[in-house]
Amino acid sequence: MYRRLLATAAIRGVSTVSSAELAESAGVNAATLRRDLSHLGSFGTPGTGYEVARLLARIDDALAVGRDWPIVIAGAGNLGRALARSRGFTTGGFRVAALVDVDPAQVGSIVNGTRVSHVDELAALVERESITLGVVATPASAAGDVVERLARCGVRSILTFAPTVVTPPDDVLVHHVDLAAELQVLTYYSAHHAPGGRESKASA
Amino acid sequence: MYRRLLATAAIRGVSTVSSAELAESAGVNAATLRRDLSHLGSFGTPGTGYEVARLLARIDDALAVGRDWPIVIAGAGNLGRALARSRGFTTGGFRVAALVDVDPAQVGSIVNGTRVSHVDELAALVERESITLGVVATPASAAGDVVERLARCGVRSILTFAPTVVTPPDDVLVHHVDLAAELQVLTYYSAHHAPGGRESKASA
DNA sequence: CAATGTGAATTCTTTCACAGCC
DNA sequence: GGCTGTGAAAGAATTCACATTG
Repeated sequence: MYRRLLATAAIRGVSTVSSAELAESAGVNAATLRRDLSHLGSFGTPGTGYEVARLLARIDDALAVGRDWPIVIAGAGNLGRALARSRGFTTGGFRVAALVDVDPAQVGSIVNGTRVSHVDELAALVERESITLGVVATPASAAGDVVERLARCGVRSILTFAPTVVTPPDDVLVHHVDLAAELQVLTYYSAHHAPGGRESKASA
Repeated sequence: MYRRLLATAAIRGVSTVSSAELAESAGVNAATLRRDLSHLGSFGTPGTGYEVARLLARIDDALAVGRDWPIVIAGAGNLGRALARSRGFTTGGFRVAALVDVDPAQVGSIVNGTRVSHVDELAALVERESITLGVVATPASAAGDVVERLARCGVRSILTFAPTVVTPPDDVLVHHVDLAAELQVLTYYSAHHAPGGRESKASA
């Protein structure tokens, strides 16, 4: 979130920002923000604030943004294709290097410049493209199998959108975005707090 | 997450589950799980565990799942259309009641049974369909405006996928799913921890 | 001055450990 | 015997408040 705020500030030509200002836009306490940033080292100037470009560069460095990150998307259905075309997946170093599906009817079609391959070619693709990040956009029924296949090919970091809990091998990180759960956050607040508080999903 | 695990257990015909078992599959401590569930009241039987169906019903009740939740999706691009067709958005009481876009070329097309309307019809649609939940799947540039429009129409809970930080009116809850940030979680771990730990995004 | 970085205080969360119950 | 629900302990995170610095 800080990264996105700083990027926006940079675009607007702001060169310096104080912890109070950033914290205000982020919706957090200023002391919390300063402590968060202190984990990256000391980058602020007392009396002035933080230099936007420098802080942004430091965050990008910590997140390893800017390095080339080839991705494989498993599942070329609606969601898989939408992700392959989405902004978040095609900027900031991310690059959809491969798309796989089980359905032979999908194989061969081109999505945003990338050809859909059969899932059996996964190992070869991962090898050839040096892929380390996997995205699962399959139905729930296929997710477990796909995660296992990815792990066997050496993909150690996986983002899944499949509506099911997957139990990954021990050395694989699986991060789950659950669309239904995200909506349930809203229904919970709608039903209870008849909302009053502000919010905004953080992400360091 | 607990909800999803319980639903899966129910489908498999499991009728009773202990906190240790559930905690194991969820990847959390058993005491944590018991305290989490205790917020919903006392539903376990000492010596036996939790009755799956009863606990699931209680969670659904707390989240107000099962009630009818008509949704409007703003933005009928790749992501908006994929969401309109996705499982998470069309099950568990959620129902895509309206789809709007600024682009006249999109207006009139049918996505998964719902007609795309022009964004100017938003107020009428929200009124007619009794919509309380909004989903933003527009480019970053349009997100702020759309959130404001939704708020003006009386939509108080909004889930946004737009790659930008939006500052909502005070009585509106905006929940943000940031695809780039989700990927950055993975790159961070890839670059640093050369991963070892397990994970799984919680959602209560 | 104005605003950082951080000890110290506070508040919240997680975990232990066990009395009570089935 | 086996497992829940929860006081009490341990551990984290947040926030205050201020000495320090450009």
